[in-house]
Amino acid sequence: MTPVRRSGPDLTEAIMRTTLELGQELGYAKLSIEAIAARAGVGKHTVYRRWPSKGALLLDSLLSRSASALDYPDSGDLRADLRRQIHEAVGLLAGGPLSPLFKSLVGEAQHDPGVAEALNERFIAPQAAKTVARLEAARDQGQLSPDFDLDLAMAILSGPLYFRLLITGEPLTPEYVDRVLDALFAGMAPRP
Amino acid sequence: MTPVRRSGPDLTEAIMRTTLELGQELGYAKLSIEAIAARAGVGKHTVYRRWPSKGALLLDSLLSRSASALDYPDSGDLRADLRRQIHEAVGLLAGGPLSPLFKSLVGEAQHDPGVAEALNERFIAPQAAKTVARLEAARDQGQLSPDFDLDLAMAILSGPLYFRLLITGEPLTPEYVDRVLDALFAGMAPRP
Amino acid sequence: MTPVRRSGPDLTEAIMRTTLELGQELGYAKLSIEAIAARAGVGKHTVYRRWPSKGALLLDSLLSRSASALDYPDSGDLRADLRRQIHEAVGLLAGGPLSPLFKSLVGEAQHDPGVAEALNERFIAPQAAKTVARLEAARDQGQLSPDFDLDLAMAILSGPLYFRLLITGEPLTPEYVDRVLDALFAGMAPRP
Amino acid sequence: MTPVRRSGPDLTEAIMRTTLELGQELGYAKLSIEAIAARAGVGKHTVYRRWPSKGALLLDSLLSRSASALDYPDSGDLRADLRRQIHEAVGLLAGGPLSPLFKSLVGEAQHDPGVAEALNERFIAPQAAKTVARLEAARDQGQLSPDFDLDLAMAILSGPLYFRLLITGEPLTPEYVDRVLDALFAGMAPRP
DNA sequence: TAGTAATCGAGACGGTACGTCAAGTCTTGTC
DNA sequence: GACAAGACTTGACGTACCGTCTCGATTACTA
Repeated sequence: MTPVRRSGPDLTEAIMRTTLELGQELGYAKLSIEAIAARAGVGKHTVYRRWPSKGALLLDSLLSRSASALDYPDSGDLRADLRRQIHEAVGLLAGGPLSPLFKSLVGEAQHDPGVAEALNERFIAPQAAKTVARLEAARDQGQLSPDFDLDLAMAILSGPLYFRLLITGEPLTPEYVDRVLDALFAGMAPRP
Repeated sequence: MTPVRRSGPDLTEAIMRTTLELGQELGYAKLSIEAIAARAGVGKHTVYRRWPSKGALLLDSLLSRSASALDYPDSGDLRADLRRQIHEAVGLLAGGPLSPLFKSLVGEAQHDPGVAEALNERFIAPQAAKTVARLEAARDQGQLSPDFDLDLAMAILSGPLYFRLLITGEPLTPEYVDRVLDALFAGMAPRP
Repeated sequence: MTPVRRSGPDLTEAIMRTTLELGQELGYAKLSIEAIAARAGVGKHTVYRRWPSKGALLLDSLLSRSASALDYPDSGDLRADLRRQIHEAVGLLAGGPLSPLFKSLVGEAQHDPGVAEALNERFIAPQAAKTVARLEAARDQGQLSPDFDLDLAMAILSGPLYFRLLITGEPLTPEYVDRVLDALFAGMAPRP
Repeated sequence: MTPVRRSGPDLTEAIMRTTLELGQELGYAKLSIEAIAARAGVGKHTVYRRWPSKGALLLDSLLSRSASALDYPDSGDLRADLRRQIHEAVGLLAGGPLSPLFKSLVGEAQHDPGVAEALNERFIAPQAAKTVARLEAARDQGQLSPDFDLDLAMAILSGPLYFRLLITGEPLTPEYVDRVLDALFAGMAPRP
């Protein structure tokens, strides 16, 4: 039994993997850096050297698994593209096994400004920017009323979904996503 | 020196008051039942007898200060009524000194199902129900398109606001509220 | 279901019975007045009205079961009488189910002067006095050397037994009692 | 202000010292690990890491102060040697400022088997063994009757002393020690 | 016989301490 | 110099009892 001596990026990766593993088992509240370090076979120092808090560590760990969802298609059909992208995001945040951790991370952001900022900069804002960019492309092609506020459109799209996810806890079904899309398009459609 | 012996409702009220006081000073994360009990001059048991967790205690404490915001006016002018009610809620949750605590409570709800449920049943759901009821009244008077989904309308109204409050952290200005209302009414208006 | 209302001596008796019951189940350390009151179906006040401490309550409870052992026979045969009496006491304190409680009570007496005094006055001293009295009777009949210190004899008899009981924990067998008696009589016998 | 970081044996020693200090001030019953840790400027964990219970801690603390009393002289004069050794022990256990703590420790041993065993193995048994060894040496030199049970002799010597110390509370004077010794030697003397 | 006092059960109360857990810092020795 | 291991102080957890204290029933004695 050789106690493998690892270093650098390997360790970082291993710690994040362990964080997600343990996080899924215990839930965010019972997750501790102590336990993560122990399970990963790593000194606590090695964790603290890399991340300043449990929230920051979880954020990195989650994002390392979600890079894929950031791609945005442009098939020419705006509605289909939005739909597809949202479903992908919903599947990740609301459906998959990491959903509780993601929700807890948003929770943590409520009292940890560092986490809030990082979460915004590295996940929320890029996603929003891409949605807005896709909407702009559509508007430039005359598919949307030219005077509709596209930032607002993005908020009307995202808001109700996060509202369900974080507040009412109602399920985020595909039907619900479609209903939101319907309502949004009804308001955004170019007036003849 | 008479060590005043308090009981029942007095104590409950005093503990909740202390909770908000200390919560504002320290923030939710550093708030502890230990400290609350000490500051309130009360045994820890006396707190635990009443509330199962820090979150539950904070929820009660906050709600005891927010009963007022629940009233909903019906002046005949739907838009004005919605506007007024939302501004009142926003002032409470996003502007006032209790705003950070309220946000943290929503955060806590992400990993404490008990808090989530109570928050929903006692604050979110009643507010939503009143909004929907107001919308129904308007629809029955022909002010709204009869086939518009009013639950969805409520979500489109609340969603973007909570999105800003909890996720992006952008300010919840009156202008923003108006923009959301505009977009909503554009979609809900009866088609000629 | 009539919640029987008891009073006075009945209650006192019932509480002591419960004390011994629970004490045997839990051991002295884990025994609490709280639990005794609950098990006896009695308010805590009702216990505190009667006894000032757990030790005092246990002392009374134990003595109420040990009155019998106090009798001392005088059959004319000193050695046989001592033997019989000691065996009876040993059976009670070192063998029976109450032995651990009795030992704990002596333990309690080490830091509770009230218990120490009561234990002495109501149990130890009377027993010792009777032993000494029996020895005096024997001496007056010429069975013992007239110049032997009878208080010391009593201590040489009791000491080694309590030493085993409380300190070394070795078993208090009949053989051991006999050995002590032999040694004592060797020293006390009248010199021809 | 350098918050001196101590470690290992230093800490162990400091905690034991504090234990005796506080124990003398408060008495065993009111002594708490909480208070010891606080007074020693140490985390509670640091105490619990070393000792499983208050009793175990006190035992170690007391023994660390009593190593001296264990030596046994052999001057050739058995009686004088016994006398000297017993007086030393009595001075420590019954006279000095640690006497109440020692008595309480014996009390604790009555309901904590771990303490009982450790007390026996580390204090009582070694002392007894040395006494017996000294007696054996004397017997081998013909100073004692060859058929006298030396374990019993030790018990007859110790028993009455502990009996006074723990049970009757009468003072352990030098005269009393001498009386016990006289009686013992009367029984142990070789028969002509 | 009515009124009053004592006693009861129940359990809330302010405390103190328990023994556990994790936080974040620091030290030690290995690779 | 990075690492594992883990000791350290700190502080909070949630629990258990302590001994005191109300609170309404009963119950029994007194007027």
